[in-house]
Amino acid sequence: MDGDLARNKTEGAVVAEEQARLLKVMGNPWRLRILALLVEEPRQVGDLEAALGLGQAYVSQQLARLRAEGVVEGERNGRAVHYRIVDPRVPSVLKALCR
Amino acid sequence: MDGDLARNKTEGAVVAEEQARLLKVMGNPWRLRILALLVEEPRQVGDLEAALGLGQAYVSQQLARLRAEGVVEGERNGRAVHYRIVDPRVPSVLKALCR
DNA sequence: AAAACATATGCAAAGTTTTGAATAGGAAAT
DNA sequence: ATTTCCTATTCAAAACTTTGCATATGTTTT
Repeated sequence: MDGDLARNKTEGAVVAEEQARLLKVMGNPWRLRILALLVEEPRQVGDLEAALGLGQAYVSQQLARLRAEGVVEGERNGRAVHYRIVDPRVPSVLKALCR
Repeated sequence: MDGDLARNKTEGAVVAEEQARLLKVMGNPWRLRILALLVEEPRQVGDLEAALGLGQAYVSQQLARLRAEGVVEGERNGRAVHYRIVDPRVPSVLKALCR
């Protein structure tokens, strides 16, 4: 069902777009470092701020971008929000970068 | 030698920038598909053009970008230029995306 | 309820990427 | 030497990213 003639994009193109979105959102030094920290263990925004020496708003913005792409998720605990990685490809990609 | 006080960027930041550059250049659907083809075997520009249904100039541009980042290299053979992947992390990252 | 704390959002200027169209270069065949 | 084939470069407009600053929201403590 749903043969190639009925589609405007081939399956290969759709897959590549999806994969490229992940690489693109990981392709920024600060987001990459945030992910490298989160892959170790979930952390709250303030922890990331302190670990990277970045401003609060900036970290929140990058987390919003990662959230929008379905890479991380935040859960509220009192006033803090704990973030964790939800895309299983992220740890694999991070390891691949160390080859 | 070259302690932290003498640097403007920490080592972690330098590494992250280098890794992010790779992910960024891979984070475009067409370049990703080009790399997926080249990882199978080296190919000339016209092959990529045909395989992806893209214009010649466009493919050359993307190859130039990949070359500029040290991801691929081209070698002339008569009038054709054969491209191959030279960054060893590329195959690993491509595999990681399939998790 | 006000203050203090932790996080999120909106906005905008500067910079970068994307993409197409035109053109240039290099090698081989006629 | 001219043509043909294959690849590379240049230019420019539109779209998107980056980054900082100001401000808003939600939560706990006083």
